[in-house]
Amino acid sequence: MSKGITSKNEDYSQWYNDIVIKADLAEHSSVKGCMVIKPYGYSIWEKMQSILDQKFKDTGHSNAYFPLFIPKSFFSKEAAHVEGFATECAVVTHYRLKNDGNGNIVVDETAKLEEELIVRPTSETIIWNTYKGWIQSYRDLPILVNQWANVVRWEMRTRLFLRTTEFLWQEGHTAHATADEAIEETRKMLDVYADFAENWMGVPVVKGVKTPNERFAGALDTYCIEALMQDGKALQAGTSHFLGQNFAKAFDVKFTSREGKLDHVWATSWGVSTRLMGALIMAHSDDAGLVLPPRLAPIQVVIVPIHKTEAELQNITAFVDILYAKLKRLGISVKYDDRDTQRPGFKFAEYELKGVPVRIAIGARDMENGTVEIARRDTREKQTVTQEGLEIFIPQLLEDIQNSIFQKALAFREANITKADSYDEFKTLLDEKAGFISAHWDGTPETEQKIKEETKATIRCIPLNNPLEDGVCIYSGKPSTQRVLFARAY
RNA sequence: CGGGGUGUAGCGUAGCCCGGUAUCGCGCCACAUUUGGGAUGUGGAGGUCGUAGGUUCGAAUCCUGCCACCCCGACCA
Repeated sequence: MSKGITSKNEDYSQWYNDIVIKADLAEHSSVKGCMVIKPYGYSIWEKMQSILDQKFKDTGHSNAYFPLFIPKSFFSKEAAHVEGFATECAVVTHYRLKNDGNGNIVVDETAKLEEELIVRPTSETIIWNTYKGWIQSYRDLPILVNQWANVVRWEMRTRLFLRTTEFLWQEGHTAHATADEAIEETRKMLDVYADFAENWMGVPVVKGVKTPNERFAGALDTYCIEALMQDGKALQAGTSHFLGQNFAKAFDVKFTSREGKLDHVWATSWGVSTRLMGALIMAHSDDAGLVLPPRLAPIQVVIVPIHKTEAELQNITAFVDILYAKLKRLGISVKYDDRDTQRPGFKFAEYELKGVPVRIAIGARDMENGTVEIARRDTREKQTVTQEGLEIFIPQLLEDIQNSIFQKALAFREANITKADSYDEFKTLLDEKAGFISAHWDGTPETEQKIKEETKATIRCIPLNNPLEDGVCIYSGKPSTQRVLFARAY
């Protein structure tokens, strides 16, 4: 048990907050609902960004940047879209402040904007307004653009990383000549997200499609990756939308096809946000703090010297310098913590709290024996190994940790997908086991809504490649052809 | 927007009912001893008690207003 971290079993929600704060990832800012992402937390986000960014580029996308502000009129052009976001928009109405004569700074009412500006909650509208000028011919297509940006959604209730008023994300916005091509893009980016979640974050995800109720405002189809947290609640970790011609029609974006026919452009958009940080934290961490997968850890290996005398430290440091260089050369991020202001025990606890995957401790005893002590964060196991061959042992260990973190999460997820064949069973499972519940649903929004109202569980997705299976809806008893995944969600 | 909290040193808190100028712990600074799992001792620094009024000889404490943030719910990525 770590100092100051609430136990996961005692209060999961508090445990989560404690980890975010104590691991120095982020803190509440003086602006309601907004957080300060601290350097350590931001360095994890930067790793996520750089990996995702490379994947986007590898799949043919380029980055661009569009304005933070969206004229209100643009925003209103797509009916379902405005409906979906209207209640959570920050609006800029003035552009100047003044001194009121009593020493107070007030809004200068004479500086009222002709047209209010919306602080983007997402950029479809400003981007499609822009694309209108970029697209005339099929030769201009496809457009494959991504932007890294901040967005604002004025949520009622916020939680560090999981739901903040302002958050960081990337949003891809693509334009295509055909529906098939757009759908292919939508699915391709979903695969990119799933690959990233599983192979970098070590978080197993279910790929699926949303029901109409849960669909993005303005989309024809919303694909998603759904992850399961340790408390049995689901977390939507990324979405990829097939927008059809909705935005092209709203912004009058047409192109002339090879056949000389004029048609609206087909669109997709896809995004992941700093919410992934929340998923990462909740998926692996324990009561001792954060557990990071090696592939996203800003510090993969920390080396802690243990010494009594200055001579001992020098001896250790001489060895560490060589080891450090060897590991660096392998592309491993290493930190040698030779601060003499903190004792070893303090450092051990601190790096565990911060989720550093591998810790190497070296003392005078080790130097005599030609060994080091290696502790892995995920299992908290310690072993003594020879100094010789560490440059082979450490990379293997990091790989092993990466895999075992994923396998552990996967085993947990598999153990927490449960079939329910009656509504009673469904409700009992929700309260006693949680996790994903695989159940038959009659396909109607009404049934989905009722279940949501009565149990707070939503249909997280209809998994892709879902096996067809005749059954009856757990709620209405009507016939159903496949099971869908329900869960209570973040 | 409903419900519940909290605002006192960098952080966490006691004091408030019953008014008399603020308690303790962590952290911080100095020195010494320490260093294989969050060190110990001694000394020291640090406070407009969220804010604006009111009552009073006197307010962290009583009264009124305001502000902010957190947690739970509805909403949502």
